[in-house]
Amino acid sequence: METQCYHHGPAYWLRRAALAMRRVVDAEMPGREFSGAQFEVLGQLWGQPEIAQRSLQERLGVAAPTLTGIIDVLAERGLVERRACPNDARVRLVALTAAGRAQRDAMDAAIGRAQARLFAGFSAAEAHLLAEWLERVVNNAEVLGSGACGSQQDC
Amino acid sequence: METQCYHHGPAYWLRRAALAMRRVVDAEMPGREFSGAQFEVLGQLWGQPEIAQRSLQERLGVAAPTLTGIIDVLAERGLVERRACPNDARVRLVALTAAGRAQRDAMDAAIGRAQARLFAGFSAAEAHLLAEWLERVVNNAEVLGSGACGSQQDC
DNA sequence: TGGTAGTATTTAGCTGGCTAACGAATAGGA
DNA sequence: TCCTATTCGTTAGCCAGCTAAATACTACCA
Repeated sequence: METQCYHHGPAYWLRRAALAMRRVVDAEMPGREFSGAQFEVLGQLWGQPEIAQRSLQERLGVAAPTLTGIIDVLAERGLVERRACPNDARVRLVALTAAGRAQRDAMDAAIGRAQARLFAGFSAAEAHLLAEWLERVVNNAEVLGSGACGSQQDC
Repeated sequence: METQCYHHGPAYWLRRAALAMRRVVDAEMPGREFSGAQFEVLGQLWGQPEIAQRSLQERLGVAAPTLTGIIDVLAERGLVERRACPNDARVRLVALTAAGRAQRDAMDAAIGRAQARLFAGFSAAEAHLLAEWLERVVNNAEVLGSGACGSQQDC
């Protein structure tokens, strides 16, 4: 693949699409209260009351200092809180506050609007295949990395 | 599409794939000298000696202040320089320096390795379709935005 | 000619991504 | 028991994305 190809190949459009998605998600959030990364954290907590930061990291695919920063922001806004883990003093558990739980409906609606807009014109089968291909890209990138959604126990 | 779906749908994997690509591109650059965004700017300049920042912005799909920052870094490292535009004093043209031109082969090799790794297992037809779909996502996101690769004159 | 609207870029300040290096705690072997 | 290695999280500091606002210039209309 030549250099000229790059600028209209999958890598170019992958970068452009991710930037575009970030803008759409931001735009659909009422009052710009949450960004994509913050939504990911809160979304994980809807399915599980307490999660260790290490586990959140793997599910989101980000480095530890990145997650520290996101949780700092969410904690300052009163949406989540950090708790000590009774079994392992190194671990800090993240949990929703009442204020965080109260945001669920608004965020679900916003993310629904964003997805409907981004993937307009895709059939269900196409959207499914697109997700599979992108997952393959993620797997190709992680040579020896432990895949996401690995450990479920969390302290 | 329910909330539970999000975490394994195309939006989730698009975000993960873009993060993974960023890490792979960074890792393949010898000495971590350039990042994806910097490569994009230099790559555009290989095909055209001088480009207005406004035009670069559209081709990269980023906001004006973002491009200002990237060019600041590249200029500090002596790889590009800003020039005045003789026809319009508002416009600043960006051009490669000799040092910037000298990096071309190393960067082409690095980006080639990164692409080969990320899209391993994709047939040419699949890679092409993936690029088309991601381009569709970008177009869906830009409601009234002027598409990329628009004006070619550049002062 | 002059005033207003529009365009190109920068600055300031935020979030979010990374690596490197550090502190604290656990695990495990000699 | 201790010593070493490992793991979890944070801090510091960088680059990259954004919005809002400022600056400087151009364009255009009356």
